[in-house]
Amino acid sequence: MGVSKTEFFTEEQNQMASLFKSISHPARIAIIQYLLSVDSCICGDIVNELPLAQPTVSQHLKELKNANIIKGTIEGTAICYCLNQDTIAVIQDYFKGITKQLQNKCC
Amino acid sequence: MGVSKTEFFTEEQNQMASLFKSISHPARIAIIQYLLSVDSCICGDIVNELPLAQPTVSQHLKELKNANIIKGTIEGTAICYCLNQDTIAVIQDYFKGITKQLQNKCC
DNA sequence: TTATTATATCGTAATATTGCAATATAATAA
DNA sequence: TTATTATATTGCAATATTACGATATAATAA
Repeated sequence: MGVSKTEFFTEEQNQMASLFKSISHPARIAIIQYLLSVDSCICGDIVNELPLAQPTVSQHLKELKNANIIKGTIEGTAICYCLNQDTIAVIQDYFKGITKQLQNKCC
Repeated sequence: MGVSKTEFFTEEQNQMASLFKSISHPARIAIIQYLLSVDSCICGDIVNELPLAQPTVSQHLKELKNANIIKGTIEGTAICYCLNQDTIAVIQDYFKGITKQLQNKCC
């Protein structure tokens, strides 16, 4: 149906799935990489860095913000975006846990 | 349009995005967690562990296989699934790189 | 051979995502 | 005040995803 049966899964399973969904698009990966490539937070010009129209970029930024992957603070006319280290850490910890559990496996 | 403009992004950006897409559904997170929770590879009974019909589970397993998140080997009538440590490592390395780049940031 | 069991594929309906033109909003500049 | 500039929102078309009943396939059991 296109509807995920979220109610049948745990809170953690739904949270991790939606976190991964937020970074499951090349434009959003590109935004993350661009934020990493510059010295500090970026005010403006993310739109010019991507091969997409302004409303589309705005939409992708909104999704990254909703997932707490990036933080945005208003700087006059522009908005200053940067990565949210806490959320990156959440993902990393999740995979650390997986790797730890995998150590005793046969495969 | 619902079509990602993949041709405008790098190979790596598209690859990482599709890797994250493969784990962006709670059922697929649940499959990963179930594979981790048992001692070894699992032959059969993944269907019984999930609140979804057999064709739906089969479809999710296929997506995880296509993304190389899991490996499946035929064991008589059943199929034996386990996680692919190499792909888990790819994701972990990606976030290690991000964390490293983040160390010199202001936010 | 005919069950039985496990998994895959097909077809399709419901819903979600992507992308963008048009427009709105919000802050500052002239 | 009226620009200008930066970002957000709306509305919609094209496409993708999710879920599952029906059916197919493939291996073994009786």
